[in-house]
Amino acid sequence: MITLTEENYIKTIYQLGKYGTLTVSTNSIAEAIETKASSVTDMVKKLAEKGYVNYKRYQGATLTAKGKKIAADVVRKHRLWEVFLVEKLNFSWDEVHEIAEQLEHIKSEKLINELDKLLDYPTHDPHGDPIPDKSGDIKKSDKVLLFSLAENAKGVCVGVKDTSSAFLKYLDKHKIALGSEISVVSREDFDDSMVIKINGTEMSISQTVANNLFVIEE
Amino acid sequence: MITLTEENYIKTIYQLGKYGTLTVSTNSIAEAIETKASSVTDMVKKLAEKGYVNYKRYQGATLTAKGKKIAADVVRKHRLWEVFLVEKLNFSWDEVHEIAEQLEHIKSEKLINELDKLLDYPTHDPHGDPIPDKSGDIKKSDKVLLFSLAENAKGVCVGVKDTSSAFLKYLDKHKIALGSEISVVSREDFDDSMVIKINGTEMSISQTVANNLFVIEE
DNA sequence: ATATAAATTTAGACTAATCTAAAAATAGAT
DNA sequence: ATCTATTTTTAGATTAGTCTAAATTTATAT
Repeated sequence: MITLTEENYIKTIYQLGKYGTLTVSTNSIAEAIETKASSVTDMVKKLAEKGYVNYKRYQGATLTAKGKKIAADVVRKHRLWEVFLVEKLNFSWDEVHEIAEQLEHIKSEKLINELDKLLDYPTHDPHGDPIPDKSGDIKKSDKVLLFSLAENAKGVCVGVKDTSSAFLKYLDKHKIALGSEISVVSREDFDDSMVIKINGTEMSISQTVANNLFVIEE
Repeated sequence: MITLTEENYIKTIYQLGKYGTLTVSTNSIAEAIETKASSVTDMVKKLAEKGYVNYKRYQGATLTAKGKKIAADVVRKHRLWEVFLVEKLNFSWDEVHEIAEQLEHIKSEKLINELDKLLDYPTHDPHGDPIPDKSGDIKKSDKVLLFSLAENAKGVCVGVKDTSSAFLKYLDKHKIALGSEISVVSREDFDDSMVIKINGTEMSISQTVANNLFVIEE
């Protein structure tokens, strides 16, 4: 059996190491988890014994295949729950993280598969981050800032960079939501604003807005 | 702060003591929680210090008002999640308990209120047990077995006694579900079967079925 | 190459929750 | 009322996860 604490360490190593590909220092884990480096050393040793990480003294840790699977599962659950909270329970994009931190540890394969189905198999969470599939694979995120799209390019809105409630209110007001299709009608060199088409209507948005909206280009 | 373990002890005392009204022995808590009596003594002492229970050595424990509130909250969450699992995620009535044991500890008032709304403010869980409201009050359950209803009486289906999958399949097949309105058309003294009307159609059910379906009479 | 700074690990102690085994209190039977 | 069985508590040990402070290793600057 794996404990909740162990799961959190494994998840942290996964995320700090770019989905488990890089070596992660004990200090950076300590910072992320808000604990002391000495505690991390102890835990990483234990995780190495259990076969979840590779570890050599003073050399940092990487995840084993077994560790990556655990981590991808936790991240998958976290992000699916975030989508659920936003789509079904009227949460805004900046309120969901804390609760998803709790929900990600609920153990039930059927639960998570049914949740996935209820949400219609989303590929990204409300912050635009990709959701690992059942086998832990990640559709490499090509999420980019709306600002980086060329004229006539199209994209689907997958998240926000600025999660302030002021910005979220602005988006609500203009009916820009997760999943909205946006196309760039024209760009204005003068002030870097752009005209976009969304839900069939055109509107002008400032550079600030365009630099805080993530889209996946199509 | 209250720990997950403390919450489980408080919940157990609440349930063994009929919603916190009776005194509960340390031994019975130990049996319910699957731990040793000595562990219970330690924990009950700690809960008494924190003001959640009243406790005198050798005299068992009762919940304080503060303890009852905590317990009612946990039970409320447990039962709402059970409804969610059955209504929204296609779980059957006998699969939900274990998962709800985990979900009941998720902390977020908004989450539980939104869940309540999503489910349209249910008053009973899939086993027919009442769901405490926001302030911890319980609508006293008048759930009775369908078999006990008189001719022409009406009731809403709120749960099952037999949770075997055979019985649940029978119910599914005949479109008898949580919330179905059932009226007793006639009773047959000969074999104790009864004719009921459900979803506008009449059908005959055996005594066995009638004795395993909980309804709330209207 | 050596000194110093920074990162990391070790050693030993602490807390929450548990256990076993022994002691103490209560309840039941005569 | 006294003995006995049962229940409950105490005492002391154990485990997971954490901490502080000291020791060790690695990295950096000259």
